[in-house]
Amino acid sequence: MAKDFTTREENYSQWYNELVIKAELADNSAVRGCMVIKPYGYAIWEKIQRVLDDMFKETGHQNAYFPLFIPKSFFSKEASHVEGFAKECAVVTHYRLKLSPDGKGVIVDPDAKLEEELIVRPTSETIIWDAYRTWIQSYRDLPILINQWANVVRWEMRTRLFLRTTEFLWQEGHTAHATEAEAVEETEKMIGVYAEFAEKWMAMPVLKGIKSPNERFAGAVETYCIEGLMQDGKALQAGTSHFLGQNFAKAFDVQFLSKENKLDYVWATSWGVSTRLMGALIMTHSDDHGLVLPPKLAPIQVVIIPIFRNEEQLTQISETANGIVKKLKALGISVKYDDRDTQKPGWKFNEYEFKGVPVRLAIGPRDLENGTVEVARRDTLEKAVYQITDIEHKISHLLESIQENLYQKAYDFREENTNCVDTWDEFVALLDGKGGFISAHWDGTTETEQRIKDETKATIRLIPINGKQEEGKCILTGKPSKQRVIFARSY
RNA sequence: CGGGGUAUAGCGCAGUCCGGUUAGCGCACCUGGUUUGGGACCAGGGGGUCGUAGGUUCGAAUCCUACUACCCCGACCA
Repeated sequence: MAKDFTTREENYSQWYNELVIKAELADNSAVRGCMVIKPYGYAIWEKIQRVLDDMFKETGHQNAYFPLFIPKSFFSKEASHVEGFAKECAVVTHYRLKLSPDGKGVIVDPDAKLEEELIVRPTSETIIWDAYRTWIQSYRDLPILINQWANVVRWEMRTRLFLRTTEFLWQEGHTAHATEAEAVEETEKMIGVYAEFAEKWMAMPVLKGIKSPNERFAGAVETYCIEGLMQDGKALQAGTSHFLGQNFAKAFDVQFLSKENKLDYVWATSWGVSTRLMGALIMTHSDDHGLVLPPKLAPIQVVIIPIFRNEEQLTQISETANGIVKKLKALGISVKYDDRDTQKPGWKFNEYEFKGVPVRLAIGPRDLENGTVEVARRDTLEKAVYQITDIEHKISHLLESIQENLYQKAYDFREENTNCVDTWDEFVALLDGKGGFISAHWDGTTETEQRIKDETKATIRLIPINGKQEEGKCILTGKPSKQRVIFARSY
């Protein structure tokens, strides 16, 4: 499966690419920048979806669906929004093909030109707010708490599997509120949901904060984000939640009558996470032996591999194995019993190890005699022999401790790679060395942020919420600063 | 989008410079047998319009042109 697998040390980005492809998560496709998500990768995404969807519903949201296409004119209604997305839009100009005159293939029918071009959505604020205009008349119609699961297209120059693809899958929440305070509360609530999901389910510690104006979403008043730290010391933005103020309501003329019978514009938020989370998941935990998945998101949590010399042995082992399968399933644990005789045990060990299955059980004749099973955990690669009595609860606990261990490991890594820095030289040295999050003072200007980016490729990942107030001097300009911000090189 | 590289069987590669029998190799695949507690072995077998489209030539994987995809570096990137 993966005999010649590049190590992280050798070439981190090659390691990542090989991992995604060889673990059968996704493949490149015939279409530039677009990937095929394979069943195993999609199964992980489905788990992510299910959990998040429950969390959204738990917090009062409903799912809906809006069109893939957006009339071009919609984009120009919100000035900074169009500016942010104009350079990466796919545009539909025609609606028909015809046989080419030379009879070889088809051409775009020039007579089928659209009156107004359609944009393939890079995000849905505009089409949704156009719809909200007709949904909202009164404060009684508010709040509107909608989420949609969709694909979007952003024509990026350079793509990487899961991390930045031309088409990607995501969810986008779009809410409408009667008051500013309520919209801000929603924005903060949802970044909290994302942080909780990242930490509890993905076992990925994240920093929570707000973006500098430079990094803010096009059209937002404030952008909240969660940022994870990958094993190569680069940050990855894993989710964003935007307070949109009244920008889109004004652009799409969405007004409502308040209790006081006053006409006012509606307050908005939008928030999203994408298949990029897959990239975050992969890069946070995986190692030189392949994928490592946190049990809570692993499509297969436990695999059972029989070790046998003949049919008779297999029959006996299967009896025991199927008993374990039943007990594990009763506890809600997803388990696969791989009794194929087309592959040898060693081959299977490597296969499931590479695919990140958290726990592997091996049962052979020796175990039948002793009433035991061999248990191997993917996170530490440790093996142990368990008595088969009450095996399902032992495994259940093991899965929990693997989940915790992965989080702790990632957390320790982040702590080791988060540094406070007060001088420019230290700042540059860290970035050129191990990287990581760097907490430093910044004078608050976009010009300074830009200069730092030009010189070091590092950007402000976030400004901590309720961060400690302290007097300091900007790392670059020496001008006064009241709070540290988090810098890093990022994906 | 700029610079560089790559494209030959499912995967990884050789052959291309210097055009000329039937395009090879490893892994994978199929059949039979022996095997099975960390990627088995032996024997036999199948699979390729050499990325796509043109061009040069008696003859093109090989030379020329265009296009497409992927990789690396840059620019870009809620």
